[in-house]
Amino acid sequence: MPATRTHLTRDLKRREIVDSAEELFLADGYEKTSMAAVARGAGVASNAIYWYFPGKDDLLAAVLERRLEQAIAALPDPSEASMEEQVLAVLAQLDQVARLTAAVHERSRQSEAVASVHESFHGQIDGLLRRAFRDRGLDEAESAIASEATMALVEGVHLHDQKRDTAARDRLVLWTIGRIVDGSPA
Amino acid sequence: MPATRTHLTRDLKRREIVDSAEELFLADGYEKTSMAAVARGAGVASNAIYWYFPGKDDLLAAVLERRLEQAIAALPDPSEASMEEQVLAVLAQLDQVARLTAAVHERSRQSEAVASVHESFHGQIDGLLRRAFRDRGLDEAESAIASEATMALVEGVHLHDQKRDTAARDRLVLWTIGRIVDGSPA
DNA sequence: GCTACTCTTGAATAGTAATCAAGAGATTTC
DNA sequence: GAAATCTCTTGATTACTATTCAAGAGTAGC
Repeated sequence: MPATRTHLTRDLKRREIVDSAEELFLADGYEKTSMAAVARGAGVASNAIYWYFPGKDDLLAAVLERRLEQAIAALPDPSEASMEEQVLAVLAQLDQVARLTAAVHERSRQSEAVASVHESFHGQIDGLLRRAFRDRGLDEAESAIASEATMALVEGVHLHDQKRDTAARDRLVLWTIGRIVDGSPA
Repeated sequence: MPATRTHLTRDLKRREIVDSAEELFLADGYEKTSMAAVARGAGVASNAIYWYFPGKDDLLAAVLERRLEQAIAALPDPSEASMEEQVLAVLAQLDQVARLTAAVHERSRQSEAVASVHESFHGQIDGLLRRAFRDRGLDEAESAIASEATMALVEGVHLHDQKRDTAARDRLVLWTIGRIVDGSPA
């Protein structure tokens, strides 16, 4: 095979595997999803996955990485949107992967790949939030703390996604950052 | 065996198994700990555990339940301690089981026993926090939201316990609830 | 001593992620 | 055009897991 076409088909197959993994991880959870099921969904043999990904954790990392790119792209322009709009956009993106919150943190301990994507996610959102808090009058140090607190709040909220609706989730987060910004309800 | 002595030795053995499980879960994590290792630590055969506990999740639930009792008992008297002291006490207790935060939420989805203990934990801390926020001037509705937000914040903070020291953790949470209470740094 | 009950155990089952050796398929190279 | 090479696939296998099962100790009441 010539290099170009190889890479094309390789990327295509890779994408199909990630598609299958994403669908199953979100529907059934990370632990409950077997590599065999992912392979079945992608139309390949169970062990064929290991030619594309070193292991299951790396497959999770690939799913997260793609989601992260899409999420960042879907966020509103920071210079035009209000902090509330930005935070709501982040929440909306995270809602879709809420199911994986616990698994991501559990696997980050073992897998460098998962930890790396997760850290990258934190870094990008942290930058966004810090600027937003600074625009709202907090100083540099306060903004750093406020951003960290907001991230923890959002992740904590997503740990319990069973019954809670997204509207209640939004209200809770907005109320809290409203308090952080000026001590009065938003 | 007479009923009394049976129950005595049964409880003793049960406790030894929970001891072993607690030690290993906290040291190596829930997923990485095998039932065989727990059994070895307790000095029984691998399968003997199943006479005392229906499964691994129930073992986790038992560990959590005991920890919860100890934690509640170790908290200061709500009528004497300040809200800050109470929150710090809760944080100190949770620090010891931070390693299990992700696992608890992941397993709560599958195991009724784990979900039940976790819910009980939330209920008790929620009551505590609500009263504390009310004492600080928030009304009933605000206190409910503030309590929920604080719980999410605390759990979110514990998801990332790798490098962070407890002092930084304490500062972050105290700063945030200070903001929630009156909009100025605590 | 018999019986019933509580508990233990070794062996077995079904499932998992991951590995390995053997081999297709297509393409470049000679 | 044949051979060699690289990319990919696959069936069988390994080592590990939680859990189950059938059979058997140990002890206490009768």
